[in-house]
Amino acid sequence: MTTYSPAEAARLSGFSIDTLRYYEREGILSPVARTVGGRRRYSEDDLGRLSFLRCLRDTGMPIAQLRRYGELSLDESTLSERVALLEEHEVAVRAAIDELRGQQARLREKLEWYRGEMARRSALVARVAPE
Amino acid sequence: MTTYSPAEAARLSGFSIDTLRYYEREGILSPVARTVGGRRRYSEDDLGRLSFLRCLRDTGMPIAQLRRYGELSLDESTLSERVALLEEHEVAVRAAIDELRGQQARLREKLEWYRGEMARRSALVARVAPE
DNA sequence: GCTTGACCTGGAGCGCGCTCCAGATCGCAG
DNA sequence: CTGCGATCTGGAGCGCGCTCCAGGTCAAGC
Repeated sequence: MTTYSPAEAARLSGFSIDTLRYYEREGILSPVARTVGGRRRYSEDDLGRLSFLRCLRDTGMPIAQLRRYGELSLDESTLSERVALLEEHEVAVRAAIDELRGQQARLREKLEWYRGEMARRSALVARVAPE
Repeated sequence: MTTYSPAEAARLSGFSIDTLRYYEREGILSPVARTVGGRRRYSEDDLGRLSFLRCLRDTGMPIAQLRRYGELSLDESTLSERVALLEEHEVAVRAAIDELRGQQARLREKLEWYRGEMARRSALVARVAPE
């Protein structure tokens, strides 16, 4: 069963080593196995969890909710709570995407206006100083 | 020509009064007209600018770029720079939306898995303790 | 004229999510 | 056995984007 050093786990998950430690301290990631000397060895499962945490972070889930999810994950009997948490988050993500798309449309309109304005100005210059 | 008090401008723009002052100090919003007594009176134009600033902030443009846009807007001859800035931002917004949608798909898959898992477990319980 | 509440300024403080540091320890290569 | 780079811990620090505060001024209503 393969395991990974902190450096490898960081590279594979995209989190920094410091962030990995921070998540573990915060109870976001359950305690990682150690060598006799006390160094961390990340399991495949840890990597899987990290990958999903990345998904949650990238969709803007705040640390406090990540922690709650982490705590719930320690208890097998909390499936429905976890589902509720994720469903709620999915709603938030959908709202964020909608919001972003609306504002993107606005941004594009502004750009259109700017392009028109630039065209108008260069046309004016052409008339004042033809050729 | 209508003008607005700080409180009105805040309500209409969705920024707090403190944020409005902060933006002005930072050169993000050009200096707002004052009464003889020194109180701010926001013009329609100011409100329009604020509304667009809201669009930029809501799409994640950092303060430093907002400031740059604000500074460029003081000079009539910087249309093309402003367009370049906004175009670059539009690319970033598109990337953010794409990223978000990808992760949203991932989140939905996980939810599907959880739902299946819950169904499996309740089926198991039903078999162990029928009726 | 007085009260009262909105507004003024400069500057300190805050919440989030890391990030960095010092000083010690581990463990592999040679 | 030695050297040295990776890792350990607890705790301080940081960058961003505001947010709050003290102490004072302004202006509309009575």
